[in-house]
Amino acid sequence: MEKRYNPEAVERKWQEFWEREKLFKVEVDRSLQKYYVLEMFPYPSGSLHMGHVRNYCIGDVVARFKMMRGYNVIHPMGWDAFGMPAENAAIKHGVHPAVWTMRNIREMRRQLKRLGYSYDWDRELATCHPEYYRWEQWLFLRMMEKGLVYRKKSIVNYCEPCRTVLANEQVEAGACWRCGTSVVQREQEGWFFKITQYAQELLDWCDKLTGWPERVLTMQRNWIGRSEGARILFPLGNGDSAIEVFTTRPDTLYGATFMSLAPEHPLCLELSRGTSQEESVRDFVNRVLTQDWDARTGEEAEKEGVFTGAYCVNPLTGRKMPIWVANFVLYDYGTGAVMAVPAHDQRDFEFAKKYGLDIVVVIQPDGEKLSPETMTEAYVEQGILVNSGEFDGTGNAEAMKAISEKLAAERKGGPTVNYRIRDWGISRQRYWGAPIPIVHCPDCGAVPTPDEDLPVVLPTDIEFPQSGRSPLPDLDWWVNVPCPRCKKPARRETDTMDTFVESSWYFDRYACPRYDKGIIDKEAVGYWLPVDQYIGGIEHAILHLLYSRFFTKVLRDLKIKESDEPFTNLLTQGMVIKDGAKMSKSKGNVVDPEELVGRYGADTVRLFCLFASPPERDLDWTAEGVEGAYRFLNRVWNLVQQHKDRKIAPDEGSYSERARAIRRVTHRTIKRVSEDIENRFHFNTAIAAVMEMTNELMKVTSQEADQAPDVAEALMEALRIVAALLSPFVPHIAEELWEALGGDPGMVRIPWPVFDPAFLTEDEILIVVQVNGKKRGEIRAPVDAAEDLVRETALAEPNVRKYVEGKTLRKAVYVPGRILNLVVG
RNA sequence: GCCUGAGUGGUGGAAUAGGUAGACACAAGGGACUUAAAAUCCCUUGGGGCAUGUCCCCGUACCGGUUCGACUCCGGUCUCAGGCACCA
Repeated sequence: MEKRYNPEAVERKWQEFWEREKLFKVEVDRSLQKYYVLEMFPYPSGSLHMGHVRNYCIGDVVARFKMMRGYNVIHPMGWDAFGMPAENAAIKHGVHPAVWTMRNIREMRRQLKRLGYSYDWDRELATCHPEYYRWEQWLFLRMMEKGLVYRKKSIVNYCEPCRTVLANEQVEAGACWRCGTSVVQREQEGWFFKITQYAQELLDWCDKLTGWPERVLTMQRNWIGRSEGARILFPLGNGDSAIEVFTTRPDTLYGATFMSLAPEHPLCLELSRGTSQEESVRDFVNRVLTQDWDARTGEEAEKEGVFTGAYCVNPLTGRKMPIWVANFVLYDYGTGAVMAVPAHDQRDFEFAKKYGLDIVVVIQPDGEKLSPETMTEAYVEQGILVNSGEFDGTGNAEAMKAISEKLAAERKGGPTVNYRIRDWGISRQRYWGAPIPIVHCPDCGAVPTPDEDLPVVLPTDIEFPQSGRSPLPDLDWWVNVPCPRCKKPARRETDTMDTFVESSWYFDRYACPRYDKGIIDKEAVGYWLPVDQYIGGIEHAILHLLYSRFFTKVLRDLKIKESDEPFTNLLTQGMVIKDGAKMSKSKGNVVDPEELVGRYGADTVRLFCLFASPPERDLDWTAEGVEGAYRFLNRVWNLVQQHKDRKIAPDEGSYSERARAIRRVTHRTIKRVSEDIENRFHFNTAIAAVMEMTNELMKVTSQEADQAPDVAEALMEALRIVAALLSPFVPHIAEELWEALGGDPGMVRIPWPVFDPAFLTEDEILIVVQVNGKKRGEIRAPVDAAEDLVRETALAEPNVRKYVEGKTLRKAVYVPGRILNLVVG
């Protein structure tokens, strides 16, 4: 151990030691309890940012702590290596996406290693590797066989700058999740995963994911958007077809006076054809569909519509209802058609007022009489049915059920459940992604690539076009293949898969990254999965976390995996903030982890990330705070330096009060740190506890330790404990201190310290004395003092007596060992 | 508008089961060491008061309630952040 703390030397020494000893390599061992800790793998953008560092520091503490607790800990790392930045770099710098990606992985791996994380690097994987996506293609084909993959033409979200289609989950407030540009609607054919088939299960399991933050579950529940109601068929004028609607208010059916269709609905043009309305409908539909998202859905967007010229019939009243096209009806939700009940729906009310459509009140509030002429807004609350035939006088809650049942009995609809979630569109018109293993044959249609031909390797021997267009469709040698079924000339699918597909199952593959007999080794996955602790940013609350849950359920139903859910516990860490804003290049407030590690060492960076705030909150980056972390490490270093060569006298068996006090603080700290890590992941308070302990130990002078062997012994024990308790947070310096204090290297192999309750007990404790709830003094009393004695001692306190004297003691509340409250009056 | 969080010193944050509010750290101020500076160490540090104390009053966004006792529980209000947002 050098005299002065030199992080660079210490860190190099221990990183080499860990690597040489293969300290973090793990294998399946059924005699040991497994623990799977995982941080969301990074996109290899080229450099690590503070968000990554924070994420991985949190995971590393958990991993190292669990290792010391004796678990067989798997802690893997890899690369979410497909994606558009690689293509953008190709356009900008003329580098091949594969070359760019590999170079970035190399660089980021080096940066990660420099931070000393406890990864089992033998399990590293990159999703752009054919041996990875090969199994993804294989799974695609199994899902296809199960009917979980299908192809359809639909209106999709298209991002112009990214030149590709986006899934609903990837559109945030009408804009592309990646580049922020408003998406446009486009009709396009593509591949879909049938996530809707699992909507109910995904929702139900939200209640069982007790280890997940409530807000993530809420976001998922909202996204799935289950609502109960009824489907109702409204026959068209011609009598042989009908418009189906979904409504949550079947109780208001008698008040449905017209019908509204989404502009995207094919019936709009169909129904108006040949009527006098044909032209205005076409104009209206064209106008709305070419509007951008903001103009259509923004606050100031007005509700407008056009009559189609056609009518349908209210199935219960027989009323002839005009069919309108309305800009506020969503094609994506329900059936894209809405029965309009202007008296009891605010949008329908405004629409009816604007266009002079009929308003019929069918729900009357208690003790009030609504009439269409005097209403200024829709009545949406509870009430009693009127104008509703046989249902008049029924409460509307009851009527919902009754009317649904009547519809079902008459085959005009019936109760149903509707979900907001749509199927996951996975086709991307991009190059740098996993090829979809399909061949399009003019005769046989979309034909799966046979398993034995997998992987369908993404050709890398290409010139990447400056236009940004995917080179795949122009790659004749690759595209033109015989149909696997009829052998006639056919064309390969040139869309690639959404990169969220790769990240939906990578955690399974970590259990057996080199397995080549199947997608996963059931044995290994059965042992390691599910992930016990998953850690990452909240930004994936819906996207990645929902898709991964879906994949786990699919794999389970394919009998490949046993778990119902991928992640038992989820921790969503906050952002890294500097000067009040998220770190970003445009704000110019980014801090480069590399530079910091160079200046202070990895341990200081790690310590600051963990100490500045609890993981789920945002972390405010300050240069002064980093300095503080560095100072603390130096203090600990110097403290150990001061005492390390101290010889410990043999145990005398009796301890002075001084030695007992050192033991007490030591064991109290073990307790605090253990509980803070184990129960709450509150590393900031865990570190604070060690700081307090260190502050206490610094008060022990060398002279004092020289003279009292029992103090020296307690002090040496304490210093070893400090090193042990710090080791998950700042592993390099901890190893160095531990070694200097005579410990064996490789601290993740030593057991985590256990506190001895016997050392925590004190003979005398501090009891706060309150009079009428206000603190008036404190007294010392034996730990097991009876209430009477405590009360007597308290009353003897001058300051307490001042408030009690001359008054009657009405009540005394004594919380043993804590507080005595005297109520006087 | 709806949902979910969160509001505590100059700052980041602590108070785990209702029991001393402000642990730990940063910043600031003062002191020691030094020719000097840096580094290090020590002291002070929520606001106010005076009688300077084991002192008093106020104080955890705001108003009210429960309780011997509330940052903590309950009701209401406000603000901020995030998510969803014409969802029929």
